[in-house]
Amino acid sequence: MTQPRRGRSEAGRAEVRRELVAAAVAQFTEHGYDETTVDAIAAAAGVGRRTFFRYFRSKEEAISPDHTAGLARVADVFETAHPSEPPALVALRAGETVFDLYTEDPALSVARYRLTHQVPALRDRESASVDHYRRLLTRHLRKRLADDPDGDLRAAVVGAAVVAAHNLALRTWLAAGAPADGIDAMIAKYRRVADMLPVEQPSLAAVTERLEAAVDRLEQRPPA
Amino acid sequence: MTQPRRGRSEAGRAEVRRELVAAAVAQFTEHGYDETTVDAIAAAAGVGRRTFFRYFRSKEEAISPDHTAGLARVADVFETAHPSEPPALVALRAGETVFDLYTEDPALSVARYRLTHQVPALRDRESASVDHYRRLLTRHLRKRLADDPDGDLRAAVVGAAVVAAHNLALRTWLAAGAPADGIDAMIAKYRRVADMLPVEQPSLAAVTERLEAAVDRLEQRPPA
DNA sequence: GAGCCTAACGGCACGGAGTGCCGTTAGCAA
DNA sequence: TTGCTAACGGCACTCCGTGCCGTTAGGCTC
Repeated sequence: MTQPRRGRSEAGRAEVRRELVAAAVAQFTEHGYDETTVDAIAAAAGVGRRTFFRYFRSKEEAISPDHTAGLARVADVFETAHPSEPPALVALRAGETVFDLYTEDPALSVARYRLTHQVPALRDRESASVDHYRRLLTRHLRKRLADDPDGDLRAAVVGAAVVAAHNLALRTWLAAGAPADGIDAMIAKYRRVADMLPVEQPSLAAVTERLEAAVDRLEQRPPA
Repeated sequence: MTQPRRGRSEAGRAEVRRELVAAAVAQFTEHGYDETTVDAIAAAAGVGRRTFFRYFRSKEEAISPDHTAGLARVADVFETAHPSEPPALVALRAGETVFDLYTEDPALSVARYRLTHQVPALRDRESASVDHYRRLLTRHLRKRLADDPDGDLRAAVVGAAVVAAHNLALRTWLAAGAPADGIDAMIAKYRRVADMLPVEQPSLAAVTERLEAAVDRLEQRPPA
């Protein structure tokens, strides 16, 4: 693809990485995942096979996004959130910061999405990646729910629910071709999970009940 | 381990399978997962390397339980459940039928659990397996929530929550050594997720809508 | 009980993933 | 110009997973 390059700077490494990802996506899409060898990807990116494995730990990793930044952001939101903020809402905010990883390069995200959903090996790897987020959320939630007798269960449920909503919203958007004017709808859909979360005291049901009763009383008041 | 055997009956195949699983668990536990080759497992079970791959698709599969039966049971519960039963409760019942796969042979389940949680490759495979259950639940739930405007989101949340609760209860039990007198507590913990599922309560959005409508009506009426 | 049929077995060989090792080279600094 | 460092690429190796094929056990028929 290009001339032989040796001895790269940091910027050079980032460029090589992008070329490897692009080559992998192109080859997988065109010839199929199993039919594409690491040799072919490396050659298409103009580097040696050995170098490929200095950028990715495995063939699958070339296609899955780097979640280092996403996981770091999630952890950061939890560590800087005020102790009084409801844990479920912290989790919700944390999840929202991860959308950026996909909206930055929609075309690449869509290509990855399509490959991931038709190659079993990539799908399984994706499941594992998603589970890392779920575990991270659950761990932080459990810390914040330490005084709840069912805190571990609530943390597991909220963590899993937030991740599930995130993925549903994200995949719906990706399946539609990742339109720029669909990002707001994606986030709105994701936020709607808040209505389904088991919110801690005061009970949501109790609050709404009281509000509804108050409104009902107002409505039944005879007009002047 | 035994004499060379050739040409097995169906019962013979089941026995060979058990021996391979036992050999894999023993070797992985004693020498580590990466250090154990498929050759060694096959030899310990008294069969050839080629035969190993007639029983398992991969080295990892020798350690992970066969979920065929579990997935079939879940599907069966959904297909035979009465249409009027709340979807979340169907999911809850479906998940409960899967505990049997682990309580049948507690010692083996504990050995698998320990290996799975200290070998990254096995952990990732486990995540993928769990995700298959989640997807199955979500798919069936979505069908039963077709008339709910947020049915897909609710299905995703309930499915993920049920699976998360199942795994938390199961792992807690396994981590404690899978005591026979802990099975009831495991199931009780799992069932407690029902209190956190977004089905009984009206959604916050619905309540908000009603409140806003009521306020609108009040505003259009002269004060008392 | 002799012969046949089917299914499982084991060995062989091959391609490809992933890794340790090492000589080489680009880019930078003194 | 010289020396240092980090990245590169080739080589060789192990092991996983699979197609192929000859062989054999166990059951069935007559």
